[in-house]
Amino acid sequence: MAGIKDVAQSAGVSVATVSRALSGNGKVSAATRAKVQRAAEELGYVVSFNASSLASGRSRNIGVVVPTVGRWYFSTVLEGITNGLIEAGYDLTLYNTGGQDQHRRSVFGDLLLRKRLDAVITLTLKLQPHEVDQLASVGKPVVAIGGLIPAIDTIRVDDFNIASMATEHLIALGHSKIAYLGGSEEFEVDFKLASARQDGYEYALDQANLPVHPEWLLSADFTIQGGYQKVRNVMSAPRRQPTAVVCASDEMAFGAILAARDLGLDVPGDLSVIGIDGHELGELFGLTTIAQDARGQGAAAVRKVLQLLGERDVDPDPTRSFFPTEFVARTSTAAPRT
Amino acid sequence: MAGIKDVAQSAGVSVATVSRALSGNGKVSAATRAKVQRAAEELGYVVSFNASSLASGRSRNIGVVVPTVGRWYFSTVLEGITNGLIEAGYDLTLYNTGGQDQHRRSVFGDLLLRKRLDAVITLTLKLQPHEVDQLASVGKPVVAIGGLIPAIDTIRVDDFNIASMATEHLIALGHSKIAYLGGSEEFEVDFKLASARQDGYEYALDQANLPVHPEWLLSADFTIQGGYQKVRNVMSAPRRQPTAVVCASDEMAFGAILAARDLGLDVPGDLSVIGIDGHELGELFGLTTIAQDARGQGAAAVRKVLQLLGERDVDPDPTRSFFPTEFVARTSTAAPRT
DNA sequence: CTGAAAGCGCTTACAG
DNA sequence: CTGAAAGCGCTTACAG
Repeated sequence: MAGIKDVAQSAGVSVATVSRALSGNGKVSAATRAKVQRAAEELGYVVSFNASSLASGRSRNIGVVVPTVGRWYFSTVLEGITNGLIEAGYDLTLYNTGGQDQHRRSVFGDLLLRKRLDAVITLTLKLQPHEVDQLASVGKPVVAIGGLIPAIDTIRVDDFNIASMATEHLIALGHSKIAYLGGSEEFEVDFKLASARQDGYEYALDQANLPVHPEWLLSADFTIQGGYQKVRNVMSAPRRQPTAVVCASDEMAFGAILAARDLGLDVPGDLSVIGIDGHELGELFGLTTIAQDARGQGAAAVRKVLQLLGERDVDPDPTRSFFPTEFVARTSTAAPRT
Repeated sequence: MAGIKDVAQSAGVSVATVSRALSGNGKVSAATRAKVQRAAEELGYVVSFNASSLASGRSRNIGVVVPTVGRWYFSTVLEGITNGLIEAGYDLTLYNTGGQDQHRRSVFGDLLLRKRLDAVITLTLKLQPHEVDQLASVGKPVVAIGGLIPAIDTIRVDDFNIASMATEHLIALGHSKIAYLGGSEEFEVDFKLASARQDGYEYALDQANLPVHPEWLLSADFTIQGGYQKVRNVMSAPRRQPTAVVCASDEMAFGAILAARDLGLDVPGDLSVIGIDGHELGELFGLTTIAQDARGQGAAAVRKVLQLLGERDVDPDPTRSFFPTEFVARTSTAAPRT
């Protein structure tokens, strides 16, 4: 429990010098610095974040707001964020709204505002205007991942293009009966992600003069279970069975594959399945997908935040509108049976 | 950016009274309190955590150390923790070591010690003695989930019994060739979890006078992919194929089921599979398992911590050595083919 | 129940 | 390069 005074006394200098020597701010002679460091080490001195933050106005602490940590995309992005932040020596304060309005309100109305955060990263949250205002009123930098809010830096993939590309892939293989499995309304925590992807799907169909069949517009909660259920239903229907399905997440695509199997259908023979994500399980399932680097998005958000905070030593990300994705061809898609 | 002085002035009282009225500490007349609250509301005043923490020595902030957030158990426990903490109005500082020694060192050697935390919750980390010392030296309460460290409060399930129960279930069905799929050495971030479960398995075999075959002692990284690979290997072997497998996690059990399917084997006809966890996907796979309430464990850890911090209004958990688990019978286990 | 004042442990102009 | 001192925005004995 040694304090800065103890170190100062032990090193024979003033507390001001200890502060400067240890923080790296201000000029200190090499000899003094060494002396101070040795003293600090011996006493097991660790700076008090609270005192330091109060005096300096900087907390070295980033708030991260997520709707859940239980889905692949969220936990993977979070891994990227934690990794980046720990390397930069920053703390991470996690706010998990868990889809509960009440929690969300206390996060935005209270927790985020208590001046202990240097910046905030939000994960696919569709911020309400008043929430944006609340954040702005604190004057802290905000970086969003997975959406687009006016006046807020955003890391995101091109949902529209990804979905149209996935759809075009199936069309190019000869499919004309293509279903779409997107996110359900109640799970739309994000910024129009669901609709942007669905728009891309419909656009691709339209370009190929293919009609959009309402009964092929499916939606679930982005989980394997959800995808399983919906695809099982549509493939069990007496008529109008699609020969292919575009899934808005890999996990739903896994569910689709499992459902097809349970119905005795062959993938891709009876049903082609394409996902979006780049989930590690994709290889095992032979899933064709459009991979996004979720971990990389988390890392990019951290770099962005550090940059906004004026940290040196941060490789500035090339300013680009969209985070890159990659088409990964595997065995879950093929030409339809004739 | 209104401060406590602004509120005091606006309400016509001293800052001391504002502090007492808003924090609930100390006596304030109802009328004064109302006046202060109104003024605070109008000015949009939010207390500065840093100043408050520095002055009071309490941070309302709990550190949570996890080895990863990418596995079912960890993300689920974390959901339970975030939920409990947000309801109690506490912040959560997340430290994800990510299995990297370097990160782990900076967490224990530095971040955890900076006096901004009221307590620490660790998730299945096998603490080194010097790490326990480091934590103890800060004098903050520590609650562990998923292990047993001397002198530290721990929430955990009875790994030995769970595994022996799972094994006994298979033996009772008539199996004698039972494999065990546990965690690999390099993934042993936890407190002997892997070995406790393996011990339980071996104990059950022993009780039934069944030998332990080394080639049936498998290990993977707790993922679906890992389980798939190992089970596929053992079931493809020219001889000594087991008729059942006890998996130390549900995710590995899903991998086992997928592997069996890919080999054209019937589950449970050719291979009975039992898991441990209670993963949401279990129902879809028809997985027999021993369910643990991971979310509940997170919630229990929060209650424990709050209790140690002397929060009133916390239902004290009944002191019990083990967190309860539940046997869930589904369709992945049956008598072996004769 | 309320206020004046010390103090929490740092950081940072300011002066030298 | 270094030090004395003010100040960050609260909380809490102490006194009344």
